[in-house]
Amino acid sequence: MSIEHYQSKIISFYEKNRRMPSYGEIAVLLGFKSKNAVSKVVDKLIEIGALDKDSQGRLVPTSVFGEVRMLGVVEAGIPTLAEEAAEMISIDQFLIKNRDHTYVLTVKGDSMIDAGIRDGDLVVAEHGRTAKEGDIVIAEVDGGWTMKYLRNKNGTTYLEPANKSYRPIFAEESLNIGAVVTGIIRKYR
Amino acid sequence: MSIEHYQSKIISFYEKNRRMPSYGEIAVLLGFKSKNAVSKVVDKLIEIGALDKDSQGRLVPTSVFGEVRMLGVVEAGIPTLAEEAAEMISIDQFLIKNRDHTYVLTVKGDSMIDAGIRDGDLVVAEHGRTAKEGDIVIAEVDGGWTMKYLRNKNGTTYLEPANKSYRPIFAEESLNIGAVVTGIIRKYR
DNA sequence: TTGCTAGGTGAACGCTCGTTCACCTATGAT
DNA sequence: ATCATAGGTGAACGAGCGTTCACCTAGCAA
Repeated sequence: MSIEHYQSKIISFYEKNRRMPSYGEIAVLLGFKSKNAVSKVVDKLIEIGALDKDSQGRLVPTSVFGEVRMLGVVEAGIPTLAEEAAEMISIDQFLIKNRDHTYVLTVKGDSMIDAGIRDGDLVVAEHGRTAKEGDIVIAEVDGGWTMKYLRNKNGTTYLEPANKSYRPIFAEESLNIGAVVTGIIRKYR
Repeated sequence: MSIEHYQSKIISFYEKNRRMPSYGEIAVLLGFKSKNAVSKVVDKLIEIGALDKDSQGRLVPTSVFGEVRMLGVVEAGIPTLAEEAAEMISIDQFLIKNRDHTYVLTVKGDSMIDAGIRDGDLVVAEHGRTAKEGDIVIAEVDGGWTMKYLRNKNGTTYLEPANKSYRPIFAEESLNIGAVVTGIIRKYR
């Protein structure tokens, strides 16, 4: 079995169990009968940078699952294998500040299309944050939920779609801000 | 110090070090001098579901960092604390299939604005995947990199912007597909 | 054919782990 | 005034950890 295969088995364990396997567990994982074999394999994996040990000498994955190479700008294109020195980011950490108050919702309809938010997109929304004029908010207006721009003109608060074929919404009875949209996620295919 | 505070200190350690702290490390973290105190606190945290132990009796976080409540549709609004039974998703796992071949790039310009991709957005692009007609691709055309729709008409492959003020691009010399765009990420504020 | 090496076994080692004793306070209820 | 209890200390424990022995073996080079 190749050494890359070894790494992916160990990382799979980490992703599944949220911790690194012990040497004994690695032995089972890779089909060894001795921890010494594991020790040698792990040393080699560390040498090639496929795994790490932290300052306490404990095994940790090189990068968090989900971290991705972050490159500059589209114009720069895709780097070759030779010149990879890109910064790594975690999309989760990038988008989510306060996990306990953050929700993901699916967008329905085209009322925010001019803001670049399309039917089927996911919106990341943070609950319990103060909404400012111009924020995209998820709000309850007269009993129904919707996502729109929050506007304020002459002391009147109302909701404005990002689509010329829709009209601004003025609440007749109630307007409650449920959450402020902090991010958009779209997946192709 | 409150028990929630204890949890967040432990989870912070996990996020930073990619592993759970040992009881000794937790003692330092929380300012205890005895591991017994840690043992009691951890038991309580497990009881309230703030932490977990796996089948081997090892400490693991309840949910992976970055997982977020996934709700139905914008129309449904934000759930109250009482009726929370939402599915959890990891944005990373949702967007990224093959981490080794995935890159994140920053979008410059407005040439894809009608596809809902705006200046400053991040695009998730997968390298080494076969591009189909209609895919959004990052391509090198006559020496410069750009992101456009991949089109094919009468056997001629060309790039088409999603903005009426731009013209389709036909390669004079070379057209190399660098990566296929698999997702979009936008962050507000 | 011989000897070296990479890659494995199995046992033993000390160390650190999480657990569990007995015990020590403050604090608040009775 | 007293007592129970929540929440801490400090020491001791066995278990399992990662490491490191000596040793085995197949494959390749000389």
